Amino acid sequence: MELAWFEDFLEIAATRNFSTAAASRNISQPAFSRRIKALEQWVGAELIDRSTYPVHLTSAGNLFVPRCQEMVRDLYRLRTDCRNAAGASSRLLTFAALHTLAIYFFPKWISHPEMPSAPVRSSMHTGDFLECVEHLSSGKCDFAITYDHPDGPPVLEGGPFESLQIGRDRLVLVSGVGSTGAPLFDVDVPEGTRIPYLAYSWSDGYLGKLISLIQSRWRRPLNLSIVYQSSLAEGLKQMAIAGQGVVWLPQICVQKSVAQGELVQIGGHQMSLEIEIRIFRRVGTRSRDGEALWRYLSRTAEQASGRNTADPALAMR
Amino acid sequence: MELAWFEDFLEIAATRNFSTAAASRNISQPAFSRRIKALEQWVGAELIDRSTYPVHLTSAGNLFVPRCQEMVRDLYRLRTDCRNAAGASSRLLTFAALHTLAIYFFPKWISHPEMPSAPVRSSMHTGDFLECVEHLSSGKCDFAITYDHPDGPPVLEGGPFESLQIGRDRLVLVSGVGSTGAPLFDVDVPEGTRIPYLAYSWSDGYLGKLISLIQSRWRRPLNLSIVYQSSLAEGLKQMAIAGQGVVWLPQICVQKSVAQGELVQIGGHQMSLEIEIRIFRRVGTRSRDGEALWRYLSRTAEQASGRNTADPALAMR
DNA sequence: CAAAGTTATGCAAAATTCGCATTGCTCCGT
DNA sequence: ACGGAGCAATGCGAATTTTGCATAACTTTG
Repeated sequence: MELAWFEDFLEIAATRNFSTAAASRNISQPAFSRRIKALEQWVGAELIDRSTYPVHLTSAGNLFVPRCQEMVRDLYRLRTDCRNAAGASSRLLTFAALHTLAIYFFPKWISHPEMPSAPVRSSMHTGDFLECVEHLSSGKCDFAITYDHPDGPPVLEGGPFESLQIGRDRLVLVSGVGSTGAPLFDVDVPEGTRIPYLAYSWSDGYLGKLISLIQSRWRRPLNLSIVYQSSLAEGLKQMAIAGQGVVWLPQICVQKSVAQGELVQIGGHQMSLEIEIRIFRRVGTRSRDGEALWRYLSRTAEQASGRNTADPALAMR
Repeated sequence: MELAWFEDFLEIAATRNFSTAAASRNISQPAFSRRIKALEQWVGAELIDRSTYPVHLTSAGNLFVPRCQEMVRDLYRLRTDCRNAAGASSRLLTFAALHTLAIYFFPKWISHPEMPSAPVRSSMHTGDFLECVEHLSSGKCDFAITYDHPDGPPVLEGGPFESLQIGRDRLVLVSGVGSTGAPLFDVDVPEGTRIPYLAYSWSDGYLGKLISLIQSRWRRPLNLSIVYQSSLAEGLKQMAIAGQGVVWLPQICVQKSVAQGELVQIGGHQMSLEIEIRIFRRVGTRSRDGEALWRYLSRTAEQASGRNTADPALAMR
């Protein structure tokens, strides 16, 4: 029996529609259907009567709802109480990361059960690339997690930092779609055609440099006309969905929207760039939990051919 | 988060030993270790302090124990209440099965999430082969689940029954082990050597016939001296573990004991026989839930080349 | 009456969990 | 003091579970 099934059930109890409830729970309708059935198998009684339209709860189901709500509440309260009880005894590890990585990468990464037991508490500052660098340099955080590329500006490599690769991603060019599912904009257009462009802020010069690399590989110059600028990838994505232009975004950020037909990748592989996800820390920093995390990451990074740079010769600006 | 993790934790809290707790929970120590770590990840706090020997609970762990006990109790109470609430509305399906199948096969089989939602209530009568046959014939149960073999006596095939294959097993010959792990008895011995034999009861003549088939394939007659008789496979197994003799037992019943070194298979493949697990019902019986189950089993049995016999011409004795 | 919406199922792929083998360590018995 | 036993964690491949896609069978809606 899983907590997720209880939460699934509360959703179907509220919506009385499997498809709607599934969407709310961010899983497909068939998977949702199976989960509810699995819950009913565990309970040993039907909770949902499917012979009506929409479905309704059985008498067992009606009994189940309030008790289920109470149990879910109690579970999370117990978890919070335990965290608070442990709070004084475990060290906080602090991170800075790009928004995208904070939203889409970090939660799954930090929750991996093979992670060392510590850290179990973490704090996250999100910002653009320069903010992450500044936080790390000035000691405001223990680790910074950013994108990186061997051909990118060696902003962090030149400083007293060391890094490990902990994942990979890909910058892809996407466009919103019309009612027929075709992209609103494309790059395979006559030379000089104006293409509305959703750009990263000037402070995200790092990504700007990478994007320039991609553009320079295209068969001819593009007339990209900046119509919006932000350092929030999520905001840029929503603008693209709204049909405002094209944007380079990390795949991790758009793969769901692409799968759901809200966005479409354009320009193919040539208009994309594989990038690394790297974790940085200042050379010399030592904390027990930080060391445990670093040691674990060093072992797993050996499989990902991570660079481990420790060159203190050049101080950062 | 899974209920199993809560139960795991209560076990480690009681024993303070991962290996012992794992054994009690019927999983391996590494799997147990990972589960506890997964629970701690979900909680977001260490519950076990591993720096002491034996381990002890952290302050969060001490807080967790009573609340965890209460939640597990509430979960099972909720399940029971729902079953009772549903009881009046769902039809009971009754089964008769051999002890072995009732213990080792039926719980996992009936709990398969792909099963139709009904039946969610079942009643089980366990007995030897003849008792199962009698229950089915006289209408005391809806279904009988037994072993079968094409070369076995066609006890049920001759009656107004139909059947489907729902699984397979193997009769294997096992012996207890000595302190060195070697079998106490073997069949590859000089002719005439007396071998203590743990036999099925006379009423389990069906299995006796199958076992005779196996024996007839051995390269020479064996001097099997019956020292114990029972229709309870589990009892025969315990007698073998205790070193009282050899016994043919279904693999499903002994595979764990063999893996744990309490028993050892002897005589190899030649001294074993693959058998089918079949479900029987009387031809013509109809109940909504029974039909749903049968329809589902018919579909899945198509992959297992199940025989479906429906010959009412010959009444059973 | 056709189209849309609904839930369930088959199937293959993806993800998770498992057990085995082993490591690195601590404890215990001699 | 030392060797063996016991302990918990980890790497790895296998086994199992869960998932999403495609689709079926059905009901509802326009």
